[in-house]
Amino acid sequence: MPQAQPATRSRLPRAEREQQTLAVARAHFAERGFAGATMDEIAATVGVTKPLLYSYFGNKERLYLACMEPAGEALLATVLEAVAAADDPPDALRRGLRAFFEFVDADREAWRVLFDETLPASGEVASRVSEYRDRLTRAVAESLVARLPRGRANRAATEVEALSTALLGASEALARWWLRTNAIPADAAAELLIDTVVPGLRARGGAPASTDTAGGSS
Amino acid sequence: MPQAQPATRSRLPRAEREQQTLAVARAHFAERGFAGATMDEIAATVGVTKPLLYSYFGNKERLYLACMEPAGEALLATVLEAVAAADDPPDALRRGLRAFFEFVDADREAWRVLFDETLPASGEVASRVSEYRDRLTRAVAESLVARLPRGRANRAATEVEALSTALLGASEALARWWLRTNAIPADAAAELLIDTVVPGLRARGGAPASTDTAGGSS
Amino acid sequence: MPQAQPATRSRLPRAEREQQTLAVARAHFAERGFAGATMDEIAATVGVTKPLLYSYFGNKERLYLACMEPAGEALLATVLEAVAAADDPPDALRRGLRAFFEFVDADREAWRVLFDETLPASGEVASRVSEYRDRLTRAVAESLVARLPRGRANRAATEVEALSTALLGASEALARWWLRTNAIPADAAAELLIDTVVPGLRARGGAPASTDTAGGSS
Amino acid sequence: MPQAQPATRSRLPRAEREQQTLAVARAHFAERGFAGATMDEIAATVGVTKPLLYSYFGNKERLYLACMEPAGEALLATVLEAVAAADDPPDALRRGLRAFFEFVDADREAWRVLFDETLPASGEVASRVSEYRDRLTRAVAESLVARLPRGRANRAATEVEALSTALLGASEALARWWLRTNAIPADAAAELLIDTVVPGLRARGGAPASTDTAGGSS
DNA sequence: AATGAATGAGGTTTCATTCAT
DNA sequence: GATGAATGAAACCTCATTCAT
Repeated sequence: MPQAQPATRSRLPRAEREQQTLAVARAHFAERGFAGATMDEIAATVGVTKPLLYSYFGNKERLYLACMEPAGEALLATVLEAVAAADDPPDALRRGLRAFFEFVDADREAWRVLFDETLPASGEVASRVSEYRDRLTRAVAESLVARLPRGRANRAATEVEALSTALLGASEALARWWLRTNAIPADAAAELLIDTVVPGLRARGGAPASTDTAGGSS
Repeated sequence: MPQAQPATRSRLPRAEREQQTLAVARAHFAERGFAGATMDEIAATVGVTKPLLYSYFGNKERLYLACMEPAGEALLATVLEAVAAADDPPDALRRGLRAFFEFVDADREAWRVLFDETLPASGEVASRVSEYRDRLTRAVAESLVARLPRGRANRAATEVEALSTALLGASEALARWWLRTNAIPADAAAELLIDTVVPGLRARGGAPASTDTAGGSS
Repeated sequence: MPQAQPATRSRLPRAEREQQTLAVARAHFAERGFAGATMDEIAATVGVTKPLLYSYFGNKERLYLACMEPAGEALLATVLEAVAAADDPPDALRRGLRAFFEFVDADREAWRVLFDETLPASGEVASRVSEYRDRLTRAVAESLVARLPRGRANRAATEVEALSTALLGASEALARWWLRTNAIPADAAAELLIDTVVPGLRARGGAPASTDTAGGSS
Repeated sequence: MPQAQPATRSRLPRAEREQQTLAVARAHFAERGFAGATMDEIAATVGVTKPLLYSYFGNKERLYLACMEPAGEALLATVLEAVAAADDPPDALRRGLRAFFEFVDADREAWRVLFDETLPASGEVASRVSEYRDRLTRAVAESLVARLPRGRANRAATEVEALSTALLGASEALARWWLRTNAIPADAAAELLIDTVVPGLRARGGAPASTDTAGGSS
């Protein structure tokens, strides 16, 4: 349950109060989803009044965005960094997937906010969230594309997007499953996915020949 | 928006009215999700008043179930049949995935209702829907497990569940993406996913030896 | 719970079907009170359609009246008979109270319908019910008044009504209590009440000197 | 109808608005009973909108409880005080009954709310109300029991409960009747009841030896 | 900079009752 | 004489949002 600390109350500098509010709101959105969270409860938990929430963040959607955007940036940064750090090209995907799972493992709240399943289907929230998801997809795509034989790039553009989407979908489902069951550790989840897709990607000519799985698994 | 046909109006036999209502409700649930759909709007679109809806279906959840259950049965039947029809064992997974994508292609509404992301987190709806999702996961799992070398079956139980979940997640994401973009035909989506995972699964010793590479790996 | 017999169904002569319906309705009114009973459930239990209920009885209130009136008549008749049968004057009250408790004991449903606490506060039902209650009160009053010294009749009229009301209230409360707890048999309840009030009534000059309690209880 | 005063309107301090609302709600509950009163009408009479009612009181049941509980406490306190003040033991019952009738006389609304006949049969309201009624019954019972010859206490426990119930029922009926007719003053009603039951109780060995017949019976 | 008070609009559900066949 | 189909009206309750201080 979202933390019920009534907060130190009153007369904090605005920046601090904003931070505090965001933390509480994030917890609520993560716990109940966008649709299930209520401004009333968030305000009460922070220990401020609703008008203050509105004066700070405008409305529920913008409050959600203020929670979601840092999470999106962080996840993106984590994944991009991981991919970029792959001075050994073939393992960019592996590093990316690992980074994704580690992120989810380390900050489940952020991930839950980001992959909220109760968002409004249209409007600013919808578009901003798909922006992040698209950028993530593109990041995955790039880690695939970079390794595609040059000549095929065009023909493959659509396929790459499809594959990236599928990969992200698999990661998301896996993440959700493991959050529910705690059946395997984060890195095992990452390895599992990697082992499963890397050979196929390599066979299609677009995947990294990962350094240590060069000989297959058995 | 779901079709606004005011319907033939007034005094239909119950079976007909029920069918009509289910069609309208399905469209609304698919379009706006369970949470976003309202009984008011559904009733108005059918051209009846809310009490009739309640007299026929009891409540919103049961109306949703009446829309979702046939869809669940149909998807499951499609996939199970496809898997069963694989007299040549190795391509059960391939046939299963193809069937899944063809189903979604043929009845996008059904799929959207079934994979609604705005369902209540608990209650009858939640349990009935996860029942179908679990059965699907199990169907996928069995098409993997059947091909695992006997001795490893135990050790692999958890991994198989994880893989099935990931596979289903990938399919779902892919389906959603393609519903949005219409970028590639259903069977291309199926082939893409199959080509990507089959080699990895084979390498792990749990994948079908695809028909065209009869030798397998171990 | 009201009996769930779906009835022999269809094509009974009207009189019979009416009787059957009344029995079911009485059970429902007794079980759930006027407010809690629904025409839907009554119709379903009888095995007829609602329009038939309406064609037979007009509306819910009239259906209730059709249940309640025989019960009222029966209780009244029972009590009046008992009082009248008191050829030995002093025990009219005793016989009346005993009759009341025996009636409640023998036909709890009738009593519950008659003393329903969820009736509408005004309208035909309200007035018809108070008619019966008034007649009951008057019956009790007469069993008191008959024994009043002639000269005091006028002055005492109001007091007699008050006493009758109180006596009826005590009886009702006692009846309800014993229906709930089953703590003592009907005639013990009657005796208890009689023993408690008779001496006081006699002292006021308006009570029967009951034949067998002439010497007090101990 | 409950008073239709549109109130001073708008922007009252909460405490005041709450008081005002309670007064209005009490009047409505007294007038129409719990079941008959509607939140809509109460809100309209207060001159606010329903959400305010809900924000202040939570729901209809809690609003009712907020009306009923002070009434229950007050009645109980009145009766208990009266009984306790009886330094001359025998007249505890007499004082208790008098206090009861005076209370009902002074605050008919409170009494009507407390003895509402349209309450839901189960739930918090039901249990809270029966709590008060039980405590009242017990108060009456104690004022009887305290005077029972020691040796008979056990044997009489059930009878005492029955008698208390009957007494309370008589009081309630008498109260209701006199509220309707205004035929006699409160203390006359009390005296009437007292005169009627005290001799009988004394005869049974369980009644107060009234002050003016100090000798008692056994 | 902040708040207590208040609301508009809409949601699900229930029930007595009637129309048209 | 009986029914299946349908409704009007209203109940309780919730939530994002704003006014007036």
